[in-house]
Amino acid sequence: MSVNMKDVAELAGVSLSTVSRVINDSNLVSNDTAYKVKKAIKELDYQINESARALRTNITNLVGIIGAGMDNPFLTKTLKSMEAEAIKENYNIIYGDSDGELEQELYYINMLKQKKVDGLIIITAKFSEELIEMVRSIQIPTIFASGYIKNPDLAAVTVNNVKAAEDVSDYLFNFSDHFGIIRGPYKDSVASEERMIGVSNKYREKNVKLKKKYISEGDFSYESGYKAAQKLFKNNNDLKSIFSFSDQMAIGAIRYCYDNNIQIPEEVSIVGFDDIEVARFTKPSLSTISQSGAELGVKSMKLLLKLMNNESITNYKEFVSHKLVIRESSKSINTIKS
Amino acid sequence: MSVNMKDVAELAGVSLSTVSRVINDSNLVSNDTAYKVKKAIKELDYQINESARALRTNITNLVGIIGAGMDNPFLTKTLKSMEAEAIKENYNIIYGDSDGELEQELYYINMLKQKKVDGLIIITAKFSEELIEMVRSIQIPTIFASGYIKNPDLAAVTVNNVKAAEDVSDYLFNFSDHFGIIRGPYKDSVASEERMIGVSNKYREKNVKLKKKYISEGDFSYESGYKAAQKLFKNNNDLKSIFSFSDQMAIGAIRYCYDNNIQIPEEVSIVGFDDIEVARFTKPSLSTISQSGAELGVKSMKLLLKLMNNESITNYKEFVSHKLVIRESSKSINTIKS
DNA sequence: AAAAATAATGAAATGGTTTTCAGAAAAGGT
DNA sequence: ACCTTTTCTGAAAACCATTTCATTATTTTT
Repeated sequence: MSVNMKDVAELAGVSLSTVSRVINDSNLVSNDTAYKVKKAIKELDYQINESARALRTNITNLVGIIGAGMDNPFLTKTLKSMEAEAIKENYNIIYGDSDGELEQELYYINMLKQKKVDGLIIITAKFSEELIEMVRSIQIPTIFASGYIKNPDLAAVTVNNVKAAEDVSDYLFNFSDHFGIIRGPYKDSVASEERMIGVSNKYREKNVKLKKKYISEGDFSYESGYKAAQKLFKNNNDLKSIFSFSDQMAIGAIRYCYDNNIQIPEEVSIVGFDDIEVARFTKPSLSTISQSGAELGVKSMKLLLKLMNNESITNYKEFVSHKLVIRESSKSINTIKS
Repeated sequence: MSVNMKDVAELAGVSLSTVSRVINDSNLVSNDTAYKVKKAIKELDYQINESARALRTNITNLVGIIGAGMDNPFLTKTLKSMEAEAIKENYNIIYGDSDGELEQELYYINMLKQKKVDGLIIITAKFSEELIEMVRSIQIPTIFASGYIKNPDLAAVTVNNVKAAEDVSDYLFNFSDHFGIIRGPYKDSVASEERMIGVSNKYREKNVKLKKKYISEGDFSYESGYKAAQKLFKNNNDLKSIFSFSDQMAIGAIRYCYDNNIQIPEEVSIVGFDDIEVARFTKPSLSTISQSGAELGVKSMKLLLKLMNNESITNYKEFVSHKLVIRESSKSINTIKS
């Protein structure tokens, strides 16, 4: 049907092998023949058949990404920069949306294995034995992004959740002797777990008891943040500040305050987590932990490419930088001291 | 290396062909043998080699999506639902982010052609002769999503921009005899062009001259909306309402108003376009044209699957439904009439 | 000028499926 | 019992590139 290497070979008057060599930049072909072949390729508009090549070489130039919800505004940047980084090295991306469901993750892993992807990035914050076992069994270079995983032989890129939560806690203790927390799911969310550890650390350091009523659970969505705020205010009448484990939940919470005439930051300060794009434009704009989704993407993909090229890797765990950005949703420290 | 069909055939004591038939659900194999083969497959944990299959059949079960910026919050829903729809029919997705750049688009099209994708969706609002010619030449079923394209033989799924803009205009004329417009790029943005047509239609209908100073250009980003609003207020001191061609720009504009003490909706009403998720949670929440990104994704992918299966297609142009959603950023009509 | 080393090329095997064609076995019809 | 279908199975070709090995042509060394 379409033109293949044989056609090129015939037109150029050389053998198949020679054409292949030219295409793969082998240096054992003379300039003259290389020129002839290239001319023939152009003339026929020949394009290599990647399926055939993949069959022979077992290399597809495909990287699989299994993501926990492409509609998560933080992850979109991550995904985008992963793709950009991959394409630089001539890899295409196959994306599968797991919605954070283990079953979906396993399904996609299996599928991508059949598709013979050269590498795999799994974006998830939930780890189960089953998932880890599966990853081990497929024998494909794999990176876990966005969630920290303990096993030392598994590569992971993630934000330092404990430290970031400590930073926020430190900041919020400036305003009051305790603060409310809108955390992520209790179930399987390592990110939430770790952020809670950071919070606990600081409560302990300050010698304040971290009471259950300070904590409300959400699922990282706008909606759940609204509800969590509602619960928090119902259970506490002396709340001066809130730490929300995602910007989306923080924006939901802000909206709750607005609907209930609670002034931000005069009455309550709110700090989020992620620094999604809209955080600068909400009213009030949102104080938050800025973790670069782009950095997460770039670092993950770079690490994966190393892994795929069998480069020696000194560090299987990488952290993405973060910093606390103060905007209008929380009092600045200056304001307080004065 | 890995176990292949031959191994299965040997273990099951049948021929290669038979194994292949079992795998492909051919009905010309007896129950007994089918059972033996399936048992062998399970025992060896055999997985088909998709590269080999693709080479032979020219079918990859891969759909390419070339998108104009995965970090656009409206498109993330689209992408997500495209993926969901594809996976139902066992297609995986290769995603390439073109950022709306023609050069990138051409690059990806070529790449995906080599990867032998079975179908292609191009998400773009800019059409050039070059792009169209390229799409024609590759001979792969292709859908244009999110931008309307005139050529009757090219399939496209898009929101009815003209009608939607008319709806918004109708609504805004309730408040005042003219309104400001934050439009998208002048260059190559068919969506912007069409929305302007809708606006013009209504201005004409109302016998109002659509003056240049009512119009300000943005690039659909938050930032550009902020600046466009600034320009609009500088050039007009009697502005009662604004129609922004994207929610992101609208949110930027709202932020500008807030920074400059302009009350919304008391002094100015603002209506956006897209209904991105955060629109319900901003303060004030955003009136907007709700076009379902999910619907766009589902319809595009369904149409593509039809095209790929050579099903007869009666309609090469499909519209995604839209509706005007009134929230806090604009006066309700009741408020006005009273 | 002969021997040795190097460079350039081609033939053929290989990767793992699907599919056509032909043949064997079983079922059906008289 | 014999012939005709029908059902099932296997051998072999095809898909298209890469790569090993062998061979020829060219250059270098002595």
